[in-house]
Amino acid sequence: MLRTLTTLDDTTPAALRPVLAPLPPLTTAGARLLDAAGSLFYERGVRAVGVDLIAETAGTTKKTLYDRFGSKDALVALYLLQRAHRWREHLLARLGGADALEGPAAAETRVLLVFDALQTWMGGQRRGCGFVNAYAELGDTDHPAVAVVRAEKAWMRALFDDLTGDADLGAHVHLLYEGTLVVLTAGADPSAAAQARRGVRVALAARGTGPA
Amino acid sequence: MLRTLTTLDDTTPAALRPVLAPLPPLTTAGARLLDAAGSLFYERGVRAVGVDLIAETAGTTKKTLYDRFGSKDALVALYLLQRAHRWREHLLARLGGADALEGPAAAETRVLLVFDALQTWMGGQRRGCGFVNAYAELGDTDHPAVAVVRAEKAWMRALFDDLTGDADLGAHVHLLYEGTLVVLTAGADPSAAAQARRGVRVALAARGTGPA
DNA sequence: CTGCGAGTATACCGACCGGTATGGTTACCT
DNA sequence: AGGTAACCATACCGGTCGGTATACTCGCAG
Repeated sequence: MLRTLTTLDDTTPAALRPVLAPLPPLTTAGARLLDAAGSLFYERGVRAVGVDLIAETAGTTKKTLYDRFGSKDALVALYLLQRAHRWREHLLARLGGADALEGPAAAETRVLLVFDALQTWMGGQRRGCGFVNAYAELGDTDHPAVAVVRAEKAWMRALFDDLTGDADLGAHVHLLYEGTLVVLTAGADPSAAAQARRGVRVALAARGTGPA
Repeated sequence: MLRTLTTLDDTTPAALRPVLAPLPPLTTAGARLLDAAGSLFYERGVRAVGVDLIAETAGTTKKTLYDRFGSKDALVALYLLQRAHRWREHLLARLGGADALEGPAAAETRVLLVFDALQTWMGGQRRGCGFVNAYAELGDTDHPAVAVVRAEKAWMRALFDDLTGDADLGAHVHLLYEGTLVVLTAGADPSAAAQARRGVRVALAARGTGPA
């Protein structure tokens, strides 16, 4: 179990599962622009932030922005890709020590570690899931950022399948995970994280004892 | 049980639970404007739709729009309020017949009816939860629409508490409900609804048998 | 008959949008 | 020495944004 995603020396066929595209190399001004865009896009929304503001915040010019990224759409997609990589690293760092755990209780421990990572990740960030927010603005379009959103959600679902070792359990916990972010932010209910933990324990305790 | 929210002759203290503000009366052109705004805002997002397009779609003018609603922000808030009322009516209509059911299986039946209503409601609508989408664009601001989002989420949570008769169960099911909408749309996973049903059965089957 | 609320039509405002053009300055590589 | 990639500065483009102003028509209630 747990052979995938958490280690770099992965020996399983990686082609079978969702993988995040790698981040392209960036010049110094390019990195400054992407960082500025990341903060502004997440904090205010993708449509609400203009390229002029991004360039000014990064201490550079629109010319450089378009030389590096070609379009605002491409910059938005790259913002989400960078965010996915950062969340992935944050998550796997906190999950790394749980690799050796086995047995029925190990799945619960590992899944709850994801919710721990979510809380530390969200500490200070008040706008919820950047991927859900971006999708809310873009919808089911051919915008290049939508593919990144889909990839991140598929990655999280595959992670939960791995951690629980069961597709139904993985789906259940994934729904709890996505629901938590919504209820925390749009619902403004700080108890959501604790309720999600309770839900995870219920779901995993019912392994094999649930309805046919 | 289930004394509230599903009937109009409610005898319980309504002040104790979240209530949606009533819709103000509308003139004929006002109603046309609100309907046009509703379709456009939901389909394309709040920021992406300009007041010119709304007025033109409604077959009237910007002057009338501002005479009736005062500002775009107020129109956005009213759009969400109208949507909340419509979803509430759609939901309660499908839930009405379950009032008489009692016993441990009744809670499961009633909750699953909510997920049935969600599927029929979402049939044809491809943009997920309009409240989550609006909040994604507006964030935790003083925009008048944010209060409507909060009210709708609180209302759904209270409904699940009622249907299950238990705050922890209500929270669990509410997380599954919000997660379903996210995974269906941003995740583009059509199996989310079926997985949510499975999750509801697991959660309710564990009533009283879960961890302390 | 008069006043008024509702609606239509059109023109206008400053600000901002994504994107482009021109031109010049470094620093490094061959 | 020459080329080139990266960068900064500034001005400009057509279009759209939310919101306002002016002027007119209609139906109805006093």
